[in-house]
Order: sequence, then C-alpha cells, then structure tokens
Amino acid sequence: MAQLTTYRGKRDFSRTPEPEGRVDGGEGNRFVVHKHGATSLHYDLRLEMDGVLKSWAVPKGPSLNPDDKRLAIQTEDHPLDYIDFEGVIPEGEYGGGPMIVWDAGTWAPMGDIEESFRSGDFKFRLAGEKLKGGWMLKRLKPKPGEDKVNWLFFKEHDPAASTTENILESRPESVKSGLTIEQLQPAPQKPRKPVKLEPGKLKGAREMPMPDKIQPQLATATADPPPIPGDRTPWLHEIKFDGYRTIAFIEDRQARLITRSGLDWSDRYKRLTNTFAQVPCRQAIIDGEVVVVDSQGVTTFAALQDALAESRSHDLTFFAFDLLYLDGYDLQNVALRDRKDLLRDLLAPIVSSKSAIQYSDHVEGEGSDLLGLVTEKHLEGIVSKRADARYEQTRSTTWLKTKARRAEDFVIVGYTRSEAAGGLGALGLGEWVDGTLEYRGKVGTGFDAPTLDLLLSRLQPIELERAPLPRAPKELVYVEPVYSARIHYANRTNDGSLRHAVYKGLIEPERPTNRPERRRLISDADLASVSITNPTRRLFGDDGPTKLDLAVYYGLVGDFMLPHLFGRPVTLVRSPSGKADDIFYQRHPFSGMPKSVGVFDAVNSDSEARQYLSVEDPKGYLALAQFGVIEFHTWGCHHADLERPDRIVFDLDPGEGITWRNIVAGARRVRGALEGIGLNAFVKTSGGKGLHVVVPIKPHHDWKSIHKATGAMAQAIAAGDRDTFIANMSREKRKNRIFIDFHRNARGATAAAPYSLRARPGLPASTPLNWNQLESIDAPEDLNYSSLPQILNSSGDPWAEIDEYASDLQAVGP
DNA sequence: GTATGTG
DNA sequence: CACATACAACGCTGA
DNA sequence: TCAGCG
Repeated sequence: MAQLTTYRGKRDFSRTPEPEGRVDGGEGNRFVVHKHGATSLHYDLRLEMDGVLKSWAVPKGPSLNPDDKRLAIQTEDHPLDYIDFEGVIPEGEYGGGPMIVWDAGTWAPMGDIEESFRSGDFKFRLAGEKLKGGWMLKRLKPKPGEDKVNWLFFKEHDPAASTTENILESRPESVKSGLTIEQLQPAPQKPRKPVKLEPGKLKGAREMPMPDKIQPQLATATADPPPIPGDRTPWLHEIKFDGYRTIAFIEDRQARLITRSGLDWSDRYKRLTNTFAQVPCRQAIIDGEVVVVDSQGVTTFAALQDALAESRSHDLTFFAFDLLYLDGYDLQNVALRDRKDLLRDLLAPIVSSKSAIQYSDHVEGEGSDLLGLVTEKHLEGIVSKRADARYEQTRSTTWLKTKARRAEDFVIVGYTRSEAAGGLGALGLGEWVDGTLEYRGKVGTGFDAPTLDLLLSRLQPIELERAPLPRAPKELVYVEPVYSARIHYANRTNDGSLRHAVYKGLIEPERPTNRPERRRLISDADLASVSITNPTRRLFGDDGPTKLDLAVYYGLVGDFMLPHLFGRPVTLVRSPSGKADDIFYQRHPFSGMPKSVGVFDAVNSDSEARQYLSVEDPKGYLALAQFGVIEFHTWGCHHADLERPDRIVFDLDPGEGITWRNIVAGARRVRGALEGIGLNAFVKTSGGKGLHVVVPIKPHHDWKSIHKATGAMAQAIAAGDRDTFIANMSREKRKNRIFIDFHRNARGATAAAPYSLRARPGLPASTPLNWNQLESIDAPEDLNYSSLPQILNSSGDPWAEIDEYASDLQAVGP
C-alpha cells in the first residue's frame, strides 16, 4: 500500500507561501494543501508519495459536503488508498471545504475541466481512470441511503508555469566538463548589497560623455565552436538567445531601449524599461537580447512576436550580456571579461531569479560541450566571445555563433561489441539520403543498462553478414537497417558524421502524437436504422462469425473507418451467401442497393460513362453490412478529384519462405527509403500476410505519373537489396523475397480500406498501426472482427491525422 | 442479396 | 416453377 | 496476342 507522507520542504519551494491549510490523513498519511498557485479554478496541492513529490491542481468549487471526511485516492502507480480529512481546504476567498462532487449515476465524457467548472456542469468518467492528465478521486462512502458516489478530480500540475526558474530547473547538469546550470545562468540569488563599481579603474576605460547611439556587435556564424586556444585568452561561451537584440541606454533613472535598427521600443518593452530605470547607476549602456522564455525554458522568436502583438510586456525578459558605458566611462576598449564582471556587479542588486532583467552568464572551455547541452534543451545555439576582445560596433570574428542542431532520428546500421558495457558498446548510424543509406558515425553514450539490453535483444536477431551500406567501419556488427534511434548531436563533420552524438532512445516517433478525441460519426439513430436479416448466418464455415458479427463490427469501428472512406470511390467485396467460394466484387450501382449509398458518374479506361459507388454517410455505410459486404476497397483519390490521387500504397507481399518478422523489417526499410525522399509512410496490415505502406500525398499529379513514380520507387528499393525485395510480378522470382506491389496506384485500382475486414475465415482486418505497435504484433490475423473494436476504443485511430502529413510528390516526367 | 434470364 | 447467372478491372508477365 | 495473375 502506498504511503502518502507529508511533504516537508526537502525542495525549495520558497516561491510558494507557507501552507495555509493542512489535511492530515489516517494511518500516518497526510498531505499539505497550498492555496498558493490557485487560479480562479484550482488549488495547488502537493503531496509526497513514496518519496516522490507530486503536484496537483485541485479544482475549487462549491462544497457540497462540508462534513466529508474521507477520500479515496488512486493514481497510475498507486493502488487505491485513502486520505482522511481532518481539516478541509482552508476557508477563504475560494469558499473552502472538500472539493468537487458529482453524481456517479450520470457518466459522461468529460469536456474541458475548466469549462465544466464555469458552467457548473461537472461531468467525469470512471474511478481511477486517467483523464486529461489528471485522476479521479473517489469519496469512499456514499451517504447512507444515497445511491451516489462523489468524485474529486485531481489534475496533474504543470510545473512549467514560470519563466527563469524553469530554465534552471529543467536543465540537467552537464556530465561533461562539470558544467552546471548555475554556470549557464546565475543561480537564483538574493538581491545583494551594491558593491562599489569603479569603471574608471578598468584597463581601456575612457572618460567621455555617453554615446547616444551604438551599433551592436554581431557574431560571425561558424559550423563548430572555436577550440580552446593555445594562448591565455580563452573563449567565453554564452547561450544564444532567439529574440530581439536590444541596447538599453540608462540615464538619470530613465531608460531607453533601442532595437538593432535604431528604433526606440521603450514603450513596447514597458516592463523592461521600468526595470532598467532601477539599475543603480547614473548612466549605462547595456547590450542584450529581449526574449520570451516559454514553459520549457526555451526562448523562441515566435513567442516573442506573440507577446509583442498582444502587448504582454510582462512576459519579456532581457538577458544582458555586455556593458558598454558606465557612469562617465566608455568601456568599449575594455576586455570583454572585465566588462561582464562589471555588468554582473552592476545588475546584482536588481537581478533575482524572476526579475525581468537577467545576467547572461558564460562558461569557458570547450564550447562544444555547451553546444551539446544547449542542443539537448532545444535552444538556439551558443555565442563564443574572446575574453580579451574589445567591443566592435560591427560584425566581428571575436564573436562567433554556432547554431545548435536539432535532435534527429538515425537508422541503426550496426553496433560494436564491448564486454565491459554489457555486450554493446556503440551504435553505428546511417541516414537515408535520396533513397540510399549513408553512414553517419557512431554513438557511444546515452545508454543505461536496461537500454543496452533492449538494444541488444532487438539487434541480435537481425544481424547481417555484410554491411548494408558503404563506408561502414569494419568493427561494426552489421544489422538490418530497420530500427531508428533518436540522436542529439552538436554538429556534423564535413563528411557528414555526427559529433557529440548522444543516444536518446529507440524511437518510432509516434507521429500522431496527440490523439484527437474520438469524433462521433455514427449516431444512435444511425445504428437503429440498420436491420439485419439472417443475423445468425455463419460466414465461411459452421463455427465462423455471423452476419450480425459483421454488422456489429462495422458499427463499432465506423467512427475510425469512415474518415478514410468518405468521398472515395469504393469497391465492395460481398458474400451474401456467406460461402467462401461465393464472393464477388461490386463497384457499380446494383439493384436493391440502399439508396443511402453514394453514386457518381465517371468514365472507365475505355472512356465509357459509368456510375461508381462511394460511401457518403454513416447510414449508407451501415446498411451495406446487410448486403453481405465484407470488404471495402477504395481508390487512392476522392471522387471530387478523381484524376489526382491523394494516397499511394505499396503492398508488401511475402513470397514463400518470408516470415512475418521479415515483412515487418521490410516495411521499415521501405519506410526509411520513402522518408528519405520526404514522404511520410503509414503502415497497416493488409489483412492477410502482408503489410501496406501508405503515403498521403498532395493531389497534384495524375494517375499515369503517380503509377510511374511509385514504380520507380519500388524498383529503386528493390534494387537496393535484391536479396530481400522484388518489384517484379513474376511468380517464381518471388521465393524468399518480398514483392513490392505498386500496381494499386493505377487509375481504377483499389486497395483494402483501413479497418476493412477481409473475406476469409476469422475475418481479419486491414489494421492501421503505429510503427512501434507493429513491433508488438506477432500474428496479423489476431487483428480481426472481434478483437479490433476494443483495441481501437482504447488506443484510437493511429492514422487519424494522416492527411496532415501529405507530401508533394515531385512530378515525374512522361 | 437481388434481379433477371432460361428451360 | 426451379434453377442459373451477374454482380471489377488494371497493368504486367510469360508463353 | 492472349490467358493468367494479384
């Protein structure tokens, strides 16, 4: 049983006021309620569970049961546990008392929690179920005689709610070079007494009137940070900010903020201007960058523009990195290090962890170490400045900027053996470039023991005799290039190899990351409109599924399937008799056809006018089950734009001797090749033994060129590995190979629609999958009429956002 | 499943 | 009346 | 050129 223990300030929450309420639990369990942080809708509650501090936002609301004393709590890693209230959430401006209550009898999907609050319409789902990042708490005992249970919704607290402190908290300490975050940004420091500033004593300082104009010094871009120089004047490396370069002129307790182009933006930066006015000096010129620090602690230009557009100057932070003038002395000929020291002392009295002005600190030593760290944090890059350099009002080589590269995924092409590291020392990486795999070097850090085990268990079964790509070093144990690794790296060498590469995970980027809510496309009325004759008729055998099973399946998956069906020419595969040898295709209107099925006019390949079918509404779709429709096949286009396909498909068909694992690996390789030319590949089972790799494209080209282009792609992939693939239809060459069938990309050709059942025993489904789900499927026939509805209900449609990933296929010549 | 053709 | 039949169609392949 | 194939 989990223990809830009192949080006793092991971490510094000095920003939060003292707890104003305390709720002591039974059995030694207690938690502390902070009223601080409450929005108009939530209390901020923190409790420590098994030593881990958890933070929750507790919605406030009317206290329906002020004498309620006991709550049940259940979270992801804690079974049901109880908290006895001895007190209640404190009285005060929010009303106090135990929180929200709802009637268990009226389940409904929960909408936006805050909106529910505003409307007073609290609707929650199930006990302990995770909802939108929060958890339900169940009040244990219903009142005697009352058949209802009360619920409290705890929303997981978003810790990324403030600015500078989150930069500090979210950055891990660097392992290399002993770099700590405090070196990147000053640790939150208490305002200090001003030290005596003596700019006139610095070497190079000149007594003169304050200039009223400064051209900011600019940095020269470099691919790599400068190496540690041999002489005694090191480089100082700062974080490069992504914002507006700004120079602050302070005079007589007034500040002017001037942009790089000389505009006076003092008013737009109101809050900063006011803060600068408090800098304890008579005159100063401070160089820096105005940024918005987002919730991840990352500065982004876009956020800054938003803040300015909305006049939210209170979101702005000024990172000060240079001091050009102070109290009668021009400092432009003073060494940078001295200028920065003086700047730090000058700002110390007013800089705190949450002040609008921050001192931009630096590190010395290997700039690439900082660059690696900055890259991990998805920051813009670093600026390296010579410690002894004077300030130059122009672009200079004493300031160098190096951009951070983003994390990317690379194909694992091999690994090195290492006894010490548990069998695996490093991964060899490759990258698809124009359909060919190129070597990109090794990654040897970032693994922990379980990761090593996982990688080894995945890679050993797919070892290769010979290298799958040129230029791979001999010491590698080669593997099928089917897995990808997420890699962070500082930059690349001239030959493309990665520098400072860090392994971040074996990731199939879950492309539809935020699963959209299930959209209800089938109403109860639609379902009620279906009538099924012979509901008990067996399909394909005496113990097979019934015709009713078929109708129920399509009823259940309709919400997920219909988006892929609507508006596309459809071909039906029917078996009204239910006999396996009595199956036929239908693509034209037929007698007795439900009138809710769509019909449109088109010409066939002989230019004859024909009518074709499409599914246009849920009723028509549901009615088809009654007509013995088992399979739905679609064209790769919509009838509204019949001649220009928007989806292409590669049907991977296993030849004799090819296992399911082989097919999975093959699909990954096809995906790699496709993504190498900028196409987004989605995968589904074909319903048989194969896989369909489907690519959404923009409908820009006609069928002829698409068919030709997909043929070229298939041939290219097959040419890259003739032992595995073949793009040729001929029968006997297919043995022990995977046939890449691209012929479904011709006009009038069809492929099984996503979620379509297949007319064979057991009614397997053509099932869209995430690429990483694919790995956990052992037998595709397990995805069938009876199992799939449940799976879909809990995980949703992995292809829900497929159309948003449509690429523009390059036009192909005649 | 339904309409139609055929003996 | 019982019974049979239609209900798709593309490009490639090897003969 | 055509039957066969997916």
